[in-house]
Amino acid sequence: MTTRRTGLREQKKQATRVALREAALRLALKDGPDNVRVDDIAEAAGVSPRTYNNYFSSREQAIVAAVTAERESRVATAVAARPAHVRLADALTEAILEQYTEPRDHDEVLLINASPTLRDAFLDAAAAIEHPLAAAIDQRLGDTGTPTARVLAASVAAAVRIALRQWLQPPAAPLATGGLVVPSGSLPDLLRSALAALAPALDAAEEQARQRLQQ
Amino acid sequence: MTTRRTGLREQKKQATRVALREAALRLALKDGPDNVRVDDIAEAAGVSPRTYNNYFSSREQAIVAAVTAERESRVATAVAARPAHVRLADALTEAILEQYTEPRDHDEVLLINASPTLRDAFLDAAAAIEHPLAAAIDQRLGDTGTPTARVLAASVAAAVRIALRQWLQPPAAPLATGGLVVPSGSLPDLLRSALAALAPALDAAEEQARQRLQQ
DNA sequence: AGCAAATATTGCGTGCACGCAAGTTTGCGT
DNA sequence: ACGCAAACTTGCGTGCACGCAATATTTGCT
Repeated sequence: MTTRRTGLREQKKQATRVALREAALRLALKDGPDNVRVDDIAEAAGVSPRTYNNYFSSREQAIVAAVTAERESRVATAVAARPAHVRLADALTEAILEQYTEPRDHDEVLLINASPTLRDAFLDAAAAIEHPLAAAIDQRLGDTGTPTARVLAASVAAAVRIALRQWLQPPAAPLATGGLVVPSGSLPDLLRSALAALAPALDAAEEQARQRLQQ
Repeated sequence: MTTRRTGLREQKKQATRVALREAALRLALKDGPDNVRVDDIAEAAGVSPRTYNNYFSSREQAIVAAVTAERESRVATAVAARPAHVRLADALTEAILEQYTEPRDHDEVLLINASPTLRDAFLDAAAAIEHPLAAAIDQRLGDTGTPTARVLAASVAAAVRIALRQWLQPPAAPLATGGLVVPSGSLPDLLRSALAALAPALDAAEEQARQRLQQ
C-alpha cells in the first residue's frame, strides 16, 4: 500500500507540487509573504497560473505546504505504528510530539507569523490531521457505527490547533488579567497540556472498546 | 450587560445586518443559492456592494446567518444559565439541544443542502460557538492558566459540527462497509451521541476544578 | 508501434474579497 | 447650538478562485 495509482503521471504531479511549494517558500522568504502573487509562484515553477489552483486552492496553501510538508498524514501513520497495548492517549500524544518536534527552521516560523492570513492558513492546515487520524483511531477502537472516533479525532486536531496558536502568539502585553501572566511555554509542553484535557475521553473510549471485545 | 456601545449607530448597523441577511435568504430561496450574486443582495438591502463585505466576509455567510440567526451566541448564554450544580456535560448537552431544536423551516434545510459551498459555510458557522463557549466553560471551571477550557470548547464545537454534517448528509448508497448501514438518525440523537464521547473529559475537568477549590 | 480512453494543462471569463482613500453620518463635549 | 472626532459608507483598483471548454499528454491495450 505505498503509491497507489499509475507511475509516470503521479510522479510528474508530485514533482510540480513540490516545485510549486518550494518556489512559493523561496519567494515568500525573499520578498515577504504579502509581496508574492500567485502568478509569480506559477511562473517560478514553470506552470500556468491556472494550474497553480489545480494544486492549491489558496495563495497561502503552497507556502504552508512547503513548511509542513506531509506532516499531517505522517501523524496518523505514526499512531498506527505504535503497538496496540499502548494507551491510546499516549500513542496520540507521542505521535504528535514526534511529528511536531522535527528540526525547525527559525526563519520559517517567523515567516508564518509575519502575516495573519498565513498564520491562519497554517493553523487550518493542521486540521488536515483529522481524517487520517479518525481512521487510525477507528482502527484501534474497532468502533464503526458510532461517531466516537471522528469526534475524538476532531478534538485532538482542535487541541493541536490551540497549542500551535498559543505557540505562535506574541507573549502579548501583560494586561492585568487578575492573575499572573503565563509565558507561552515550549511547543511540546503546550501540546502536552492541550492534549491532557482529552485523555479521559480517550481512555473511556478505549475502555468501552475493550469491554465490547470481551463480551 | 445588554447592548453595549452607543445607541442610534448600533441600531442602524443591526438593521442593515438584518436587512442583508433577509434579502440574501429571500433571493436564495427564490432563485436558488447559486444564482444569487452579492450585488443582488446588496441592492435588495439598499446598500452598496462594498458595504455587504463590511458585514459579511463571504457570499454565503449572509444566507447562513439568516438561518442560524444568533444561535451560536445563545448556546453560551444557555450554558451559563444552568445552575452550577448540574454536571457540566449535561449543561452543555441540554443547552445545545435546546438551541438546535427550534422550530425549523424545512425549506431552509433543503436550501442549505442544495449547494456544497453553502453547506460548508453552514458547518463553519457552527464553529462560532467555540469562543463564547470557552468563556462559559472557563467560568465554570475557574481554570485560567490552563488550555483546558479552550480545548473542551473547541471539542464540543467539533462534535456539533460532526453531528450536523451527518444530519445533512444524504443517507448515501449502502456500499457494503462490512457491517450494517446506520441510517442517520434525528438531529437530537446525533448531537447526543457525538457529545457523549466527550463526557468523560468534561467530567474529569470538573472534578479537577472541584478539588482545586477544596484544597 | 499505434490508437482510443483517461487525465492534466491552459486560457478565458466571471464573480468575489478586500485595502485604501475619499466622502458622509453620528456622537459628544463645550 | 456648534463643531470636532470617531465611526460608517462608498467607489475604485487589484489580485484571487474557479467553472468551462479546448488542447496536450499519458496510459493501457491490441
